[in-house]
Amino acid sequence: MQLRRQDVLDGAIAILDEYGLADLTMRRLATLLHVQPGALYWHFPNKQTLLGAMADHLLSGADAPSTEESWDAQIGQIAHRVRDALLSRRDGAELVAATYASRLTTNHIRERLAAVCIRAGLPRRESELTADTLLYYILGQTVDEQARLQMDSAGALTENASPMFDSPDPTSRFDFGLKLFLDGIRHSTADRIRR
Amino acid sequence: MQLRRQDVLDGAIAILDEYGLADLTMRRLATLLHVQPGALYWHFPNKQTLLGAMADHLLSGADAPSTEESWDAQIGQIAHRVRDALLSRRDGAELVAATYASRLTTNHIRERLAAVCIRAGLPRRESELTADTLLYYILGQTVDEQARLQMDSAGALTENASPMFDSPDPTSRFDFGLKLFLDGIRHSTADRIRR
DNA sequence: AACCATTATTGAACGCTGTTCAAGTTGAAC
DNA sequence: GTTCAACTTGAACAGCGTTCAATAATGGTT
Repeated sequence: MQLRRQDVLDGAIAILDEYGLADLTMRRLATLLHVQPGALYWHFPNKQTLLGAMADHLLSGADAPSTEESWDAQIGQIAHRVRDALLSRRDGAELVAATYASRLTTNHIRERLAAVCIRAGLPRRESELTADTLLYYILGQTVDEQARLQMDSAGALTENASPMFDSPDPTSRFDFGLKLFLDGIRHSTADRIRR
Repeated sequence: MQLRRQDVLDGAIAILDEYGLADLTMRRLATLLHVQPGALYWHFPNKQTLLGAMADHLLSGADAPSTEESWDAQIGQIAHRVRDALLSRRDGAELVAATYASRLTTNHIRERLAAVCIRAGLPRRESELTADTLLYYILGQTVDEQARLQMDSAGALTENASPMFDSPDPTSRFDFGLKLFLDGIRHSTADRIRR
């Protein structure tokens, strides 16, 4: 029975879920698929490309049109969709951060966010810069959140046993930065914006 | 002649400058220092720790008190200092991003930024969240900028030969996001802020 | 059913990597 | 000049991504 490209992708994601990004190895993946490591290189030219495909898969759907009315609610919805996508799998944020290093510029999500800004009345350039700014924030924040999450679940209750002391829950943290940006957009461009 | 910890650090930074982070290898470093690889492990318990020390060195100085008057100018100055530090060496931003994964929380720069916010009138919690948000942005933006920079200097003039077409210069890009953020602070917390 | 070209997998290697550790060397204090 | 800690060596371990000639499976044509 032959291996299809999709099988490789599915296997890789299964390993990501179970062992994490650091232990996602071409050899381990080959073992899971009952195949020699070299076989994988017929379906993907290298590991980097496979990781890229995984990242794309993870984010697929996050770039759908928003169902909200106002531009700020639209941005908020998309931002949360991206965050949810990143958090939906173990090391998801790290995976995307590692593979989208400079590929962020040619991205459906970026375009979607920029489109919202344009429809709100911002010029094209500023819309793109705004989308980039927001994406940097989302990625950084979510990588951090997920790292902390997994550190806690590994170390369980670390010495000082402060489960909810140093800050509000992660979603509130995320919303705080998100609001900061939305307010920034609203007022940075106050006179030019629609509604 | 024996190796001192500082020699290892200096050598590592020299290799970073000349070969980049991907080619910073314990063996290469040992060769540079005329030493066997194992010798390095007396001075640093592992590579991760060495990278951490390099990141600290890179950012040392960026957390000095600001010389500006207003809180927004202070934040702007510190933000630019951090960015300049990250850009001061090849792969500097990537290095810091890789090692500060979750160490961002216990960071002098974060504290300095938060202190500025507190002095401006924000409550402690919000000040810390604000500092985090800003740092996520700075890191993401700068990693991207440096990656692009080095891709261009490698590929030189890539096919479409668009040297300054897709966006303004990097510093303006950075300032755009920074302004967005500052405007956000100004208005998100309009009534509570000082001056 | 026999053939063939394409598609896919194997098996084995290459050249790397970070890290460990017993055994040896060095250098300064007494 | 001996002693003892500080440091280095040499050699290995276990793993990594990737390559490639040889081999096998597959699906379509005669």
